Amino acid sequence: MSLGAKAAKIEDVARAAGVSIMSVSRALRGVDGVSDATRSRIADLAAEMGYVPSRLAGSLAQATTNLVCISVPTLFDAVFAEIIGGMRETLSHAGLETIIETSDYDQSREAAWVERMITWSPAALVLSDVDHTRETRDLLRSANIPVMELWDVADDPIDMSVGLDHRSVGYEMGVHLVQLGYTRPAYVGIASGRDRRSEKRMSGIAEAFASNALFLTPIHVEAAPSFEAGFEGARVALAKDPVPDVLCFLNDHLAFGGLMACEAAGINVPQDIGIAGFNGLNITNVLPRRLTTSSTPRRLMGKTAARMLVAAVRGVRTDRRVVMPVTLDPGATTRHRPVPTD
Amino acid sequence: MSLGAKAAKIEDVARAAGVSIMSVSRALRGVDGVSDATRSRIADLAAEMGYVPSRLAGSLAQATTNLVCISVPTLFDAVFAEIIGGMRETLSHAGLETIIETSDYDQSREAAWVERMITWSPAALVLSDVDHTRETRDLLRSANIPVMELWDVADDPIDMSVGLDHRSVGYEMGVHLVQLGYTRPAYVGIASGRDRRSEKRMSGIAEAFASNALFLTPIHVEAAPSFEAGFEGARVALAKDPVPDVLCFLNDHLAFGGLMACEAAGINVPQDIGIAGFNGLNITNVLPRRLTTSSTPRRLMGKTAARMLVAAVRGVRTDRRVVMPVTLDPGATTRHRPVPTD
DNA sequence: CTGTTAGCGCGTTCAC
DNA sequence: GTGAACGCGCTAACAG
Repeated sequence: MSLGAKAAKIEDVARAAGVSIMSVSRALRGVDGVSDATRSRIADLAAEMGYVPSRLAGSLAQATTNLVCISVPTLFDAVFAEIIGGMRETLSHAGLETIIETSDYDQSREAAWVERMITWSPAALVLSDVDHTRETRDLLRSANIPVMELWDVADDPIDMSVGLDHRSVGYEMGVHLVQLGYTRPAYVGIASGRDRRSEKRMSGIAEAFASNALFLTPIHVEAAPSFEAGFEGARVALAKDPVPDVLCFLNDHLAFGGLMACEAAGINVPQDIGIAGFNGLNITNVLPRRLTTSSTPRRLMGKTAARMLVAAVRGVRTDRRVVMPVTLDPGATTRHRPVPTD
Repeated sequence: MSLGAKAAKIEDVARAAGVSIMSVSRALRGVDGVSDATRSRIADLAAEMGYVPSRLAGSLAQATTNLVCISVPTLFDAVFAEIIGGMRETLSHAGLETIIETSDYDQSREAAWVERMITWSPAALVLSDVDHTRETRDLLRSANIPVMELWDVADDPIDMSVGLDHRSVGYEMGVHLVQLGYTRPAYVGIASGRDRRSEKRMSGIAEAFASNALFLTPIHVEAAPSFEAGFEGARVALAKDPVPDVLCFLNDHLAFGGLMACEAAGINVPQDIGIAGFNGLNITNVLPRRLTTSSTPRRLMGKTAARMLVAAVRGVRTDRRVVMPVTLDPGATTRHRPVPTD
């Protein structure tokens, strides 16, 4: 305990207790094979000596860790924070520790991270993307540890995948907007390539409109996904000729920024223009009018993924692909359009 | 590489290269003592064999890891995500890996986490709070590893501390509001005890008003810090008699919720009531009128802390306490009050 | 229920 | 520039 003293090791505790090292090991880990009397005596002594077991040594001897490494694109997005929150409960309950990384939507960063994590012999790996470099896929497949791909559903998962069918989500929103009578839709996202899922949703929306011979105008802002990006994207959209009659945003945060841009420009929503978001984030709960959006089950997704991971870590294989349901939430930022009379 | 084959170890690479284990170790770590020729030959061979070094073994042998364990109250708050973002750059540049935990403002959870992390022999530990159990403090002090306390500045840091003087920040805002002529202030926070820093700011504001014989009405919502909490808190405040003339919120998110509540209630800001937030979050950039708030240097705080940590890990001790500056940002949600004429 | 032996995969320390 | 022995702190497998 004192500064000069070396940290106590299992051997010191054993000597102090007058037992073998193995008895201490068993006693402290709660493994069978120690009488209750000696177990509690050892526990007291260990606490008194300030003994801190070394997981490095323990894990090396057991050739496994309880580490689950999770990579998400960003933490500046309640979405991934909520997914992680959903996973954590289940994981920590199962005695698994989590390591979080943000890849910032950068494939090569994720690849480098995987290479580093692998050296820790993790119990499992979680990736929040489905597009990986060939090397990453090979590395993970050969590493032979459970791998979960989140948020999107991979066609051919490395191992397991739990997520949304982003294209379908977009398509359903598109169909809904077509039914409302919108004819000049625009999609506001961020600079191309950064968020592949956003692009899948956009293509889904585009397809729905294309079926009706209508064209979706893509607007990509050079910025991180944020309120400001939505604000800026809406400004660009409103400057188009002809002005779009409905704006679909990458997510609710951008949609909110768009709402503010419309307000600033003196344009009424939904009278003059429709606004649609994605996710059903809690900011929508305090807005003057409910946002039209698609609600995603973030916590449940995390929980589902975590359960599958825990099972996999214990050697039980479950599903390979799970597609989570998404609910279309028609709000008050879109409405039926009068039939154009031209 | 194939599924049945055992993973290659350093010994296998050594045999394949016709050199000793030590040459492989030196070659792969970039340590002196290997000719360039053999080094590159070994590197190629290792890559070819899919050799993945074991950090467990490596760290055990070296008795240190490159792990920096970080505990934050929550990730559902851009504040901590930004602080972490600021730290990460510097840390990863120095070859340090980060492990993130969310304590959910729970001291006992943090304490349990510290006990678990300590077993990994981390290079450093970061806590985003200054109130810890006695056991935690003792454990950390005796563990003899760099410890950083963030966001708040501890009077007597366990080791190092970088943060804000929350009480002063509140006091300055209070003085500003007093000068504007507000006389019936209220503070909207979350259920008592969950966020100590919020309470420090509140007491600072209260002190400023008290100096002018004015009383700050505390309003605590039973909820997580969120847009909704601010909305609800504002509703409660507006129902008071007399109605407050200025609402100070725990942070900008709650303040935004409050703005929405005022709008929903048909109350004009700042004509009928003033609104003040805290942090200077980016949502304020898209609002129709600039929010009166105190801007905090989150990224810089993270960077500063990370630099001190890197130095400490390398054995260089710097400052023990660093108080970061906060800027009062008078916005358009507060304004000069006419002098009461009674 | 308890102890003994033999590693886990690598890095340090010295020798050559 | 290179290599052999030993140890890091702990646990699995077996013996008693």
